Amino acid sequence: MASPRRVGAETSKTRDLLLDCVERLMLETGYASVTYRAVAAKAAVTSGLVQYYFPTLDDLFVAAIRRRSEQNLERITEMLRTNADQPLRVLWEYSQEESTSALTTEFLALGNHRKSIRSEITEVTEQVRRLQLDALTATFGTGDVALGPIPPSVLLFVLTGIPKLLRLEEGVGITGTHDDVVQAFEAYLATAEPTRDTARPARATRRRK
Amino acid sequence: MASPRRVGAETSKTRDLLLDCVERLMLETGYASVTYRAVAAKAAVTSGLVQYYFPTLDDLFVAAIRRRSEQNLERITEMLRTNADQPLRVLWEYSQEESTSALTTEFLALGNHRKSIRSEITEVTEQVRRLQLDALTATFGTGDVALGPIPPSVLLFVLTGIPKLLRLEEGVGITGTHDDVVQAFEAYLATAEPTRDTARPARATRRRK
DNA sequence: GTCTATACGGCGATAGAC
DNA sequence: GTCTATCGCCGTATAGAC
Repeated sequence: MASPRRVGAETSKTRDLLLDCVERLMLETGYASVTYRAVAAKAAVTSGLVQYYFPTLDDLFVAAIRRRSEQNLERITEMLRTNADQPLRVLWEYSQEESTSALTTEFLALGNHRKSIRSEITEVTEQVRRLQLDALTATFGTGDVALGPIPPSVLLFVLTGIPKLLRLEEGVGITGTHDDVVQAFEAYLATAEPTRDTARPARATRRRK
Repeated sequence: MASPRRVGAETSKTRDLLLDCVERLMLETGYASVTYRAVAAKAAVTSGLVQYYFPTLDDLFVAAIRRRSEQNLERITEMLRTNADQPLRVLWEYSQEESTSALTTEFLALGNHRKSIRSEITEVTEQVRRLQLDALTATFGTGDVALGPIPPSVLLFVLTGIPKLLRLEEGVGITGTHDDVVQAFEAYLATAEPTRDTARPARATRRRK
């Protein structure tokens, strides 16, 4: 009754391919360049077909956000699980990852300008943050004594937020003091992280170029 | 010969009025809703007149950025001058101000999606940052000993960046741990700021609601 | 110098043909 | 399940009125 319109199945392989193209378009040229015609051209289909699976552009963005968020949740969960002794470093490095961070920031900016998908962004962002905060308090306890004067929620916000800012500025070509910032935070992690077993070379950590 | 097109004078009162409307539109509904027709409607003129002063939308955004940046430069310069003994608190509070912060963040997001105005954003952002960094090093020296293990450039980035992040998240309705963050930073300022004369009640500082 | 009227192609969106 | 036709809004360009 609300929408008698026909829509393609969520299990469709074509649909998944289109979402891949959406992500690539967003990373290459930003969400503003995500149009039915652009997505169609990238996937080598007609724009009408894209609209068949995603009746509105909001539907398209929401679908992209949901699919990526599920992957992100799995990823951070796995990273926190296998390195439960170094939650700070995990949060820092997870936030630095291109695949998650760039799209997350892009989605955040998108949410600021598309009212209809704000709730979607809000929900997944808070969901990830809750998960991260739980991991932090599980290690350090609810008090802040173990971290000095910094409450876990604040450390979490800064540690995951700074990479977003760095990326946002890099997007417009600002890189001036970025090396200083990264270096300082990694120096902080080297001293603040309570590494119980001192080294875990088994883990393959992605490094900045 | 490149552009024989006629353009309105920069001294025009109408032009200034249009830029006011642009800023209001950006604050109310984001840069995506800034169209010739929307600006014209807000200013109660025809859309053709808006185009007379700003031949392209990029021209309009660049003009808005330039005018606002000049005001920002004057503002931060004045704030740093009259409170040279508390540069950290000045940077923190300046970055929190609605009129500068919200538009600055909006412009930053805009620069990420409009290639043609990136250089404009980059230039003014780095100009402000240089000014702020100079004020910081003038007080603390180029070394980082006075601030503990934190270099001035890093402290500057965090102190001015966190409010941007807070605003970006507030834009999509996320406010969960924001109070914790603000409280922690103000607690830090209370202890870290080298207040030589302990109180300057003469200064009217804008406070959060 | 200021301002209006009009036209063009690209866009999101909808209804419906195959 | 796939695609076309069509609509109204957008940025842009131009010619010309005051």
